[in-house]
Formats: sequence, structure tokens, C-alpha cells
Amino acid sequence: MVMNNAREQLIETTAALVEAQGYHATGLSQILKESGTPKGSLYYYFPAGKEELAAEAIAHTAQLLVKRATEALAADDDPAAAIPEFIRTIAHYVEASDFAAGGPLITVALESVTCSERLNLACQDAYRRLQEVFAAKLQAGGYSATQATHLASFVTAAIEGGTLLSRTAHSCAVLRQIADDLGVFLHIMPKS
Amino acid sequence: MVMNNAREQLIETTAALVEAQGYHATGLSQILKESGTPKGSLYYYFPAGKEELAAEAIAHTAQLLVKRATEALAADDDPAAAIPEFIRTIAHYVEASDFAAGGPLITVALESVTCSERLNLACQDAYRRLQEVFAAKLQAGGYSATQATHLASFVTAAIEGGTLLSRTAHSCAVLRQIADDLGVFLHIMPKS
DNA sequence: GTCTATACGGTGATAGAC
DNA sequence: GTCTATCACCGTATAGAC
Repeated sequence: MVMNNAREQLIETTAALVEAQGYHATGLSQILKESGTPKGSLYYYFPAGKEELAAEAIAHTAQLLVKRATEALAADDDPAAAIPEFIRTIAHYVEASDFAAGGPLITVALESVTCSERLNLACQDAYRRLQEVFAAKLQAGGYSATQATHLASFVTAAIEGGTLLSRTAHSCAVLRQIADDLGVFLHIMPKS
Repeated sequence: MVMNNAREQLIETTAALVEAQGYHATGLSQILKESGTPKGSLYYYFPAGKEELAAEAIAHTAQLLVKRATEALAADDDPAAAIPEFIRTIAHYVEASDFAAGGPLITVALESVTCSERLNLACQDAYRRLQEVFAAKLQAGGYSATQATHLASFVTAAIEGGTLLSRTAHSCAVLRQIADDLGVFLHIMPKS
């Protein structure tokens, strides 16, 4: 499909800013300034305004997240090794951004609960798709479908919580510890 | 110590609103309206304005969190039983608020990283104190000091991540699963 | 069809009345 | 000391020029 450049630019800039600052903290003027897009274009491409733009940005983020996770998890056949390694990659990413990025959904996910059903649904969908990637990997590693789904939730929660604590503390020690702990946990967990 | 009523009221209202909506989404006018405090009082008690008020609200939240966690964990001598039970209590709380509350620090913790050092420090301190409660419980349960600290981080991350996913999904199934999983994990984890 | 200029409401903050 | 009335600014959204 043909992608309009201004539209794509707008979505990517929004995704990046929202990841760093959150939804309410990110103003349209900042988005327009950083993306180099004129104000009117925004309402041409996104008639419903900021909320619609943010929802598209979340969908874009979800797509990227699924792609990255899938690729990273393919590096090792054993999910108990691949998942911790993926988490260490996230830790690198968080550090490289000076703790301004990582967990691109966290803030919006929480803000959206009390402010926008549209955004909330976009976040639900994003997390669901991410968990499916983990679940597929776990199932391929020998876990039953229900157990894989179950563990995928646990892994996602640990990653999100770990990213949150790491960004807050300006140190990814927690995230790396979690990677190790999850490795142990997955090794021990019986496959039934 | 004598606590000024208007000041306390302001702090508690801010803590509640910020927990539900986040820092940037919560306006001063809403805080004043809900607390029934006149506008001028705010700047008398908190000369530095919203940021100072929010920092005090975070400190207040931390105090409450530590108190609740300590009390809840005292219910069972075994940390591997007490911690999951505490998490189930959180799940109740999240549901009772219709997913508008729970994880009172998450949003501010993340927003603060790129916006306010003062708030960020308040959040760091809050998480540190909460983790100390878990660590103390784990150490009393037989873990070494270093292992207790280590596991306390993992527990905190799992709780925060689980609360995030539960609020987003409008279902505490994830949080309850995490409670069970952590119970298993702590039972298996060798005490050294 | 694409964008510039403008409107309007609400934000955080303050000066000064009681 | 406590609060009311007002400010300057930035937020999102739109109308209409090219």
C-alpha cells in the first residue's frame, strides 16, 4: 500500500514522543515541530485529532514491537534462553535512550483507562499481540497452549514492570536481574 | 504532629487523582474543586506549585503503600504465601475502583523521568521503600540479604507490570495469575 | 487537496483584598 | 495568614486562503 510521507512522519514522531513523555504530556505543537509537518495537515489526515493520531501511533508501535520480538526470539530455539536474551536487548535500548524510552505502551495504557476508550482498545490490542508472540515461542518450546498463554502474561508483566523500575531508577540492573530470574523460572517450570 | 487540614486534604486529593489519571492529565482546577480548597491556599502551602504538591502526594502514597504492604505481609510467616495473598488484595482493590486505581506510582514514575527531577526522586524513594518491605519479609523467611533484595525487585516489577496489564485489560485475571506464579517461583527458589 | 492564520477554552501562576 | 480576582500562556481545534 502507498504510504503518505507526511502521515507516516506524523505517526512515527508521535509514537516516539509519547513513548518518552506520555500522552497528555505530549502537545500537538511539539509533534508538529519535531516532524516538520504543518498544523493543518494533521487534521486532514486525522480528522478526529490528537486521539486518532495517538491511536494510530499505538498501532504502529505494536507492529514494530511484534516484529522486533519475533526476530529476537528466533535467535534461540529454547524460549528459556531466547526470552531473557530479548530482555537484555530491551535493557540496552533503554540505556541507549538515557532512560527516556522503553515500554512504549506503559504510560498510554494507564492514561487511556480513564480518558479514552479508543486509546485503551489500541493498547489492549497491542499487548494481546505481543503476548501472542511470547505464547507462540513458548508453545514451540514444548509448553501446552494454555500454559504458554499463561506464562506469556507473566513474562509481559515482568518486562513492563522491569522497564518501569529501570527507567525510574536510571539503571537497568533490575531489568537484567529479571532476565536472569525469568530464565531460571522458565527452566524450572514443568511443561505439561 | 499537627497536620493542617487544607494541606492534608490537598495532598490526599492529588494522590488519588494522579493515581487514576497521571500527573499531566490532572489539572490544578480539578484538584481544587474535588478537595474543596480555594486556589490561593495551594500556593501558600506549596510555593513551588503543582510539582511540589505532586511530590508530597507521592511521598504520602509511599507512606500508605509501605503501611499496607507491611500489614498485609504480616498475615503469614511464609513470604511465599504472604506475597501472593497481598497481590490478591491489590487485585480486589483494582476491581473495586473499576480499574481506575492501583499502581499509584506507575504513571508518575514514567512521566517524571523526562519532566521533573523532583518527582523522579520522590518515585525512586517510594519504590525503594516498598522493595525494602518485601526484602525484609523475604529475609525473615530465610533468604540471604542479597537474595532478598534481588527477589524483592522481581516481585515489585511483577506487581507493577501485572497491575498495568490488569487495568488496561479491565480484568484482574493476569494479576491473580501472577500471584500464583510468584508463589510457585518463591517456593522453588533455593534459599542461599 | 494542502497548509497558514486564527479562535477559544483551560492551564499554571500571581498580585493584592481581607 | 488566608483566599478571591485576574493574568499571560499554551492546549486543541477550525475556518478559509492558496
